[in-house]
Amino acid sequence: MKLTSKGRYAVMALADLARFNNVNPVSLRDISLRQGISLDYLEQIFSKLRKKEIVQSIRGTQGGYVLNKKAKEIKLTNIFDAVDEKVKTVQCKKESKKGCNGKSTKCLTHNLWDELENHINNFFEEKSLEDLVKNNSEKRV
Amino acid sequence: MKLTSKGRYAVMALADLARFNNVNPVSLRDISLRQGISLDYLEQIFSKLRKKEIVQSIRGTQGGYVLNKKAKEIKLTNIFDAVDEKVKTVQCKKESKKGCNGKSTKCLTHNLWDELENHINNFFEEKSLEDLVKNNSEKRV
DNA sequence: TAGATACTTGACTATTTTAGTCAGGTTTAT
DNA sequence: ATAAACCTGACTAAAATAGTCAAGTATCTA
Repeated sequence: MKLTSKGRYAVMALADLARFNNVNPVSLRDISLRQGISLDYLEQIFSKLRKKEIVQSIRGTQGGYVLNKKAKEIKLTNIFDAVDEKVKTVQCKKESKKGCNGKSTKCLTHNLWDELENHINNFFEEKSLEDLVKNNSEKRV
Repeated sequence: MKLTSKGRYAVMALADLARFNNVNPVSLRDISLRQGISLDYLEQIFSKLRKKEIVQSIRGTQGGYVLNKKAKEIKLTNIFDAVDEKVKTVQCKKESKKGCNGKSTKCLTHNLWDELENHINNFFEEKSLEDLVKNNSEKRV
């Protein structure tokens, strides 16, 4: 299973974007300053987010990024997927000698990892960017 | 977050042990063969499991390992804990300049990681070794 | 009591992944 | 023009991972 800085940064940056995404695009430089994430690293991340059409870029002076969908429609799953964070707990290749073959006790745990994956994925599928921003401003009251 | 081979192997090996844990202790050699896990690596893992009193060792010929508790009482949390697999999604140090300070937008995501951790931990706390073995033999019918 | 089996411990290491950096662009508003 | 900002690919130091290796110790069985 993976869930590292890249995925976290992506979520943080997008939450920031969702928040300041009024009229003008938000520059990575601003996000970098506010979130304390390296600009170069952000560029890598946003390149992936753009390819998956989660954000849209606007080049040139006063340029930046805007969300490509409503915050409500951007689920965390989509974000992790875009930056190659995968919730993968086990690989159980049918062909491999070391994999499970349906007979061995290996499969005792096979179902477990499946369940776990679903459990985690469900969590991410339910959560949208909007939830993050909303939840936080409520607490702020 | 971490969830790597070590944790998986620990669970696989213990599931195997739970299954073959009738009267005689189970040798790591047997587990190694059945599960396709390096014997040396298993030894590392079982050393940790023993220190946390999840298993008990019996030395000498015909020796091996036995569960130290009932399978029902061994939760996956205990296992991961023993082998240093930790579900840790984010570190947000109050002091650090890069950490969240309660004012910045960084905390937009802070709660999220907390929730996620709980979500995953709950899963592990509910599952016991018995569940694994039981679940599997049911499917076998 | 010899020998085999199996646990015990600690050090070592190749490989992979992570978390970036760096350099050199291109685009566009002003 | 020029500065702001996006864009891309190559590179790399450090950490984590997944083991291996070596040298034991304990205990059962013949």
